[in-house]
Amino acid sequence: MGGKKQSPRSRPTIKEVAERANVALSSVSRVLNEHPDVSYEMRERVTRAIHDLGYEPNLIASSLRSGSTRTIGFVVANVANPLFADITRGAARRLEEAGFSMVLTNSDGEASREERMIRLLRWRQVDGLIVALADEHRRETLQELAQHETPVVLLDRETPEVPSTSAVICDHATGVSQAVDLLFELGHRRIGFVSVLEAIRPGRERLRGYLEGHAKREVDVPRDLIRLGPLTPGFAEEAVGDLMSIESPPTALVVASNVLLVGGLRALHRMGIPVGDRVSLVSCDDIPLGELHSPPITVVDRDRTRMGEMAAELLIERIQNPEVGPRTVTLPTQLVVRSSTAALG
Amino acid sequence: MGGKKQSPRSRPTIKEVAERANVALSSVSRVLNEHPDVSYEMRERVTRAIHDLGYEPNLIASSLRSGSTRTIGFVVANVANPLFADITRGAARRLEEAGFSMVLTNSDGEASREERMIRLLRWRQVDGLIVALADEHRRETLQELAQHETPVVLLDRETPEVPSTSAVICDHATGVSQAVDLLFELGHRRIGFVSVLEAIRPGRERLRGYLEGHAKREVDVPRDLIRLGPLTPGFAEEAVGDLMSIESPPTALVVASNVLLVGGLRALHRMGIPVGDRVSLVSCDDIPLGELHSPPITVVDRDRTRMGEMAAELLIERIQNPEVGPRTVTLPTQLVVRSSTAALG
DNA sequence: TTGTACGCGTTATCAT
DNA sequence: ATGATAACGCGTACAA
Repeated sequence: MGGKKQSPRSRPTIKEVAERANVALSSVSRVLNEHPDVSYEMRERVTRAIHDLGYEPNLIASSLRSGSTRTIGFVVANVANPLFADITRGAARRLEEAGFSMVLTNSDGEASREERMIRLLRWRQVDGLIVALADEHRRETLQELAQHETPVVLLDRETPEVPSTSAVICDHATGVSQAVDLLFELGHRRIGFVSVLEAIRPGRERLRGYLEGHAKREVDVPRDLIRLGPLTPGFAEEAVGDLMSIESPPTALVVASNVLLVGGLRALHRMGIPVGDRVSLVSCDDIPLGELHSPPITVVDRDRTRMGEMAAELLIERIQNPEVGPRTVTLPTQLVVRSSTAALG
Repeated sequence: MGGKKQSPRSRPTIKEVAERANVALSSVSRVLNEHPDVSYEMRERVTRAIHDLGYEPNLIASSLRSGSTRTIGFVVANVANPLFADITRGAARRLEEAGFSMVLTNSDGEASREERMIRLLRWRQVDGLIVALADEHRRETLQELAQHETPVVLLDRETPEVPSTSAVICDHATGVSQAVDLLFELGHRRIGFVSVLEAIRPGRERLRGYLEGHAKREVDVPRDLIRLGPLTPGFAEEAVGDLMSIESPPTALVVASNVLLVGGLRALHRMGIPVGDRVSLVSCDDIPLGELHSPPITVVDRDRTRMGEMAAELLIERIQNPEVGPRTVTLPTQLVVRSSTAALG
C-alpha cells in the first residue's frame, strides 16, 4: 500500500527529501549547500524532511558532479617508521581541519607498487597528492607523478624532472654538519658515517653535512669510514660491526636515521662497546626511547609533526587557489646534545 | 576545425574512446571490465583507442554507478603510536592486495571528532570500516557505528551494544597474568600496576590479568599499587613517581602500554632508581629501543602487523560475502622475558 | 526565490 | 557479440 517503486530500504536521496517536503529537488540541494538565496520557510521545510527521513548526503555523487572529491592521496614507503607515523599524523590533522580526507598508501619501499599507487590515486580523482618517494630518480614513477593535473607536494624529496611540485624539505646538512662539529670539539678525528644510498634527498644532504663538517675544519674526510646502504637495521648492524672491526676504528659514529640507529646499537651492544665511552654516537631523527637509552642518544632532530602539517598546508593552499605556483618550504633541524657524545679519551 | 564541443583538454572519457574506436560506449565498458563476451577484434580496437587517447578510468563515476567504492575507512586515535602504526601498515598491505584503498582518520582520542569521522566515512560510501574506538561506551559514537550498513571490524574493542561487528582482539589477560607469575617466581610480592582507564578493552583485560595473576597464587591484590589514568607519558611518570615514593613501594611494576613505559622510565631515571635492580619492570607492547635499553625491557608482546592484516581479512571476507556473519578472532600475546625483570634481592 | 532540465562518467539491462 | 539507453545521486544554468 502506497509502495514507492524503489528497492526496499535503500537510503533516502535528495529526491525523496524533495518529495517529502513538497519542493523541487534543486531546492534541497541549495539548502544542503547553504546557498544564500533560500527563504527561511524553505530552509525549515527541507531541514525537517531531511531530519524525518534520516537523509545523508552521498559524497560520491557529489564528487562526480562537482569534480572535487575533497580527498587527497598520501604516499609513503612505511607508516610504521616513527618518522612517517608522526608526519602522517600532522598531515591528517591539517587536512581534516580543512575538510579533506586522506587516502593512505604504503609502498613498503617497492618502486613498482609506488608507481601503481600514484596512478590509482589519480583514477580515484584525488584533489592532490603528498608523496615521500622511495626513489627520486625512477623514471616510471616520475612520469606517473607528472601525469597529475592536481597539486603534488613532496616530502623531503626533490624531483627537478617533475616541475610544478611543491615540497617541504629539511635542512639536514646543517644539522649533521653541527654534529660533526661537536664531535671535533670533543676531540674526535675519525668519525664514521652510516647512511642510506643517495637515492633520496635526506641521504644526499646528510652526506653533504658530513663532508662539509670536515671541510670547515680542513680535515681530510676518512673515506674508509663511510658506509651507505639500504634503510634497514640489518644493514646498519653489519656496517657498524664492520667499522668497529677495522684496523683503526672510528671513535665516533653518525648514523643517518632512527632505523639505522637500532641496527647500529645492536652491533655495539653485541660487541660490548660502551656508547659514549669508547665510541660517541649521533643519530638522525629522534625516537621514543632515545632519550632514555644509556647513555641518552644525541640526535639531529626536526619537528616531524610540523612537516606533515606543512605539507598539508602547501597542498591545500594550491588546491584552493590553483593560480599560485608551487612552493618549497625548508624546515630547520636541531642538534639535541645528549650524553652519547663525549670527549675523546 | 573539427572542434568537438567540450572544454579544452579535459581527460578523455569512455565515450570519446568509443567514438575513436567506432564502437558503442557499452563495448568499451565491457572491454575495461574484462567481460567474457568480447571478440578479439573488438578488444584490439578498443585497447588501441584507449592507448592512443591516454584514457584513464574515473573511479568516482564507476563507484556511483556500481555502488561500490572499493575503499574502506580506518579510524584510529593516534597513528603515531607505534602500536597503531604497525597495525595500519599491516591493514594497508592486505587491503591493497585485495584492491581496496584505505582512508585514514586520526581522532587524537577526541570522542566527538571520532564520531564525526565515522559519519563522514559513511557519507563517502566506504565499503567497510576498521575502527579502534577511543571509548567503547560513548553512546553517540556507537550509534554512528550502528548506522553503518557495511561491515565493521573492531580493533581490540568490544561493543555489545552494536551487534554484527567483527573484531580482532588480543589475549592480554593471559600475557599479563604470565608476567605477574614471572614476578612472583622472582620473589616479588608487591607488584605495582599502571594502566589506562577501563574505557577500552586492553585496559580491562590487562587489569584482569593482573588480578588473576594474584588470584592464582591466592595472594591479596595490593590495591594501593594500582594506578589508572589517561594514555599519556605524563600520567605514567606521575603515577610511577608516586608509587615509588610511598611508605612501602612496589618492588616490581607492570605498565600497560608502550606510551606509559616512556613515562614510567622517565620517573625512574629521574629518581635514580635502577631498573631490574631496585625495581623490576614489565611493559606491554614492544617498542623499537626496548630491547636495547639498559636493562632490556621485558614485555607482553603481540604481533601488531598481524593484527592489522587480520582486521583487513575479516573485513574483506564480509564485504565479498555479505551472507557470512560477524566473526571475532583472538590473537595471542607472548611474554618476552628480558633483564628488566630480576630476582628480588 | 524557486522549479525545470541537463549532464557528470560509468555500469547494467535490454534488445538486436 | 554488440549497440542503444536508462539509471546512479547530485549541482547548476536557466527559465519562471
